[in-house]
Amino acid sequence: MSPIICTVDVVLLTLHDASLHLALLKREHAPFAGVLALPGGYIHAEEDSDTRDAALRTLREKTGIGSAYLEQLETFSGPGRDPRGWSLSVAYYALVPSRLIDHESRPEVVLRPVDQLQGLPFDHPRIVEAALQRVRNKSSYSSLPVHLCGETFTLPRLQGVYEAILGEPINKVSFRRKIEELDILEAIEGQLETGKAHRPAQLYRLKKQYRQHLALTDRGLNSAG
Amino acid sequence: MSPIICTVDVVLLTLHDASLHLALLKREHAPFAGVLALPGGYIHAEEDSDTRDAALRTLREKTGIGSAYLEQLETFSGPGRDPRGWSLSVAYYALVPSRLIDHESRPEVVLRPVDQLQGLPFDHPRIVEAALQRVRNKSSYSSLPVHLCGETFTLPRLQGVYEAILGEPINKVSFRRKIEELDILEAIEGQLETGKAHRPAQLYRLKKQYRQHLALTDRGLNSAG
DNA sequence: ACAATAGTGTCTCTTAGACAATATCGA
DNA sequence: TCGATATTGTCTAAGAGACACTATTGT
Repeated sequence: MSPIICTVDVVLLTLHDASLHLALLKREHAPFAGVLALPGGYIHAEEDSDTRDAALRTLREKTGIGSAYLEQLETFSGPGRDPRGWSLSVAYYALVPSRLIDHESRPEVVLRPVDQLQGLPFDHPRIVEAALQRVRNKSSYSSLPVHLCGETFTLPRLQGVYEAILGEPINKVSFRRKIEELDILEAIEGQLETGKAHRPAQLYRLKKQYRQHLALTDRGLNSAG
Repeated sequence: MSPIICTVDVVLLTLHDASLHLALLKREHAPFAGVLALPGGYIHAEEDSDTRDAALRTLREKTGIGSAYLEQLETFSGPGRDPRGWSLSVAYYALVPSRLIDHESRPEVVLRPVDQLQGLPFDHPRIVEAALQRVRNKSSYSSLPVHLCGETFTLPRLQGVYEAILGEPINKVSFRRKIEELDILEAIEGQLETGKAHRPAQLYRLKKQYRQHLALTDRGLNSAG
């Protein structure tokens, strides 16, 4: 029997121009050589300690990103999804602040708005759809979107991120109450976002225990919310 | 490079004596021959149309169950979880009414209360833990537990199922309001559960569009709730 | 009639959203 | 001072849970 083709694929999401974007790469080899696709690759049993590790390696090698919020999404499989044969892909999704994507050293990484995707190969449309659904759903009750912001951010900015993901405006008071209740942010003493012609906003950051993105598991975050 | 060992494992849950039980089987072959373990097996690329299909086949072959609510849980992997080498297991969880487990023809299927598990091989404890967490979490906002009941059931009975899963009593009025709002059940005209020395309860069943268990996807159910 | 549980009406308390008042910056 | 947005206070409406009342069976 022919072996099963084992791969990982990463749905890398970031915020660009206040809207959610997906990172894509031109495939170097057949099948679909030259076509924009999700960053992905074979699992390397010799070097990867598990599929999460394979996803992290893929992210690092293909996009240069060494730090991101990463969570397993779902495993897709079957004889038809890859013309090379019966394949299985463990899909992950990653959230990163856009400034971590280095367009200078990685010009091959292309950002596309998530609502204007077409021509994706394999079953990548389905994978992306699943990731968006998960991210939107989870954003509605957790602090997931903070991982799209940088180290520090203001509450109005964070609210904008939530709104970009959920696609609808959020009540300001409710939003602040919810964030307060999640209890994962801390105000940075005396740090205000100045420079605008209006009252400056307080800068916040993730509390230390939620900060090491790479170590964060699904539970790690949720247990806080 | 040695190929990756690709398997599926199924966390089969049912209700027995008003508490959640897990179905286990004695392993026939090494490693861990003779030890109680999750029903599982290799993915058969020649006959399985995807991992879900492999899980269904496993369920059928090993436990005789042909109909169940089945949902992908998570994929577990790494060099250490199976002594035979780098392995990857796509875990599913299944919910079935207990009367579908045929103890006559399948005496080898053993039921164990989920809170009294020990000695499980491989990383099965972790898989079971993940399944329980998922089932409990999902039960708190969806109609998932109906799949542990038979075709027809009363609301007090269904409430008991929720309570068994969540491990805490539920407010009767709130429960009924929530079920009503989910809008997935229908009363069976004139059918009451009689025989008890008190007012008989109305019998309900899942509405038709939610009834085909095998065809149900994750979305199928949730979009209703 | 009585015990027991099903099913329903209603009150209160908590929480989410609307609205609006106050605060603080650059121009 | 003015315009703009941040931040906070408060009112109101919707939803969850507590409580208690009515309904219907077998004994």
